[in-house]
Amino acid sequence: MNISHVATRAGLPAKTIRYYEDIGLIKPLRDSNGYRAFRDSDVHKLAFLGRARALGFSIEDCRALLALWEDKARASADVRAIAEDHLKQIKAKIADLQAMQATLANLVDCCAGDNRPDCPILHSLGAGPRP
Amino acid sequence: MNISHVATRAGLPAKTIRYYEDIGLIKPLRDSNGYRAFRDSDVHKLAFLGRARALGFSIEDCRALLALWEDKARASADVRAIAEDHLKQIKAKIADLQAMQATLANLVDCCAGDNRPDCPILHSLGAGPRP
DNA sequence: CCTTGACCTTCCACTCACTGGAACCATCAT
DNA sequence: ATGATGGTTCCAGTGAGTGGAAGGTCAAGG
Repeated sequence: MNISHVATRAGLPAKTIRYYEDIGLIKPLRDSNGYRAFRDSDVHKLAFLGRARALGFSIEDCRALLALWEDKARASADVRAIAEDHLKQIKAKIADLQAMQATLANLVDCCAGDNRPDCPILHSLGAGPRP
Repeated sequence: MNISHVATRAGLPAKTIRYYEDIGLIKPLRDSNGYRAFRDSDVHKLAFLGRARALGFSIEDCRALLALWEDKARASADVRAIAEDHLKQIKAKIADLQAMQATLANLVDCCAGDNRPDCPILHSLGAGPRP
């Protein structure tokens, strides 16, 4: 299977697939002409990676998850630990963003948004507290 | 005023301050020995930048906001437009993260987390849908 | 006067996960 | 033979800094 076919099937850009080979996440075979020859197992791995990345896992997390996926003697606790840790980081990031959102929404609401120069947004950035 | 003093007053690392000069956000003077000589106005700008960055504005947004801050004939609508756009992006990112959070929390809840290999997290990554 | 230590300077490399583009080879239809 | 459409490699850039090396400057202490 050639790379653009795999790209379609796995839902990843060809560039990304080459990159994943570069960093050792997949190891497709090679045809005699130098083209990558993907097996079904490669496509499955790529689809796995696509889903894991879509859930926000880092590449290194993906590498670990892929290894656990391949390891039939894994302990589900190891998988869960990775997922829980990632979930914690997602929650933290959401909290950060919500704080920004609250502050910003407040400032935007207070700004007239006309052609006069007075602006509570700039006023706050110029003198407000830094959370 | 030397850089480490400014770093303390503005709440930014010295490295970051040098970087901000590099990309043209501030233009401190120079002493005869080559040291940066910061005026109060530089410190105010840096504090402004620190607050804007803490609200998640990109460097380019910060550049625009700083220019508006300096421009006494600005229209507050211009400021508000930048802030509203940024707010929209924050909201989008929160929504993305919340979707991930929901999926992940669900998977984590379903995973036994013991030393058996069965794992709904891996199962979902291996075959689940990609949102 | 000399040294020590704390500053300051520049510059280069690295982060993360790709993405764009150039230059070049392979295959197939016309 | 030519053109279109694949594929390949490698280099450079993204955002917003951060780490570190190599070297200049300054004030205090011996």
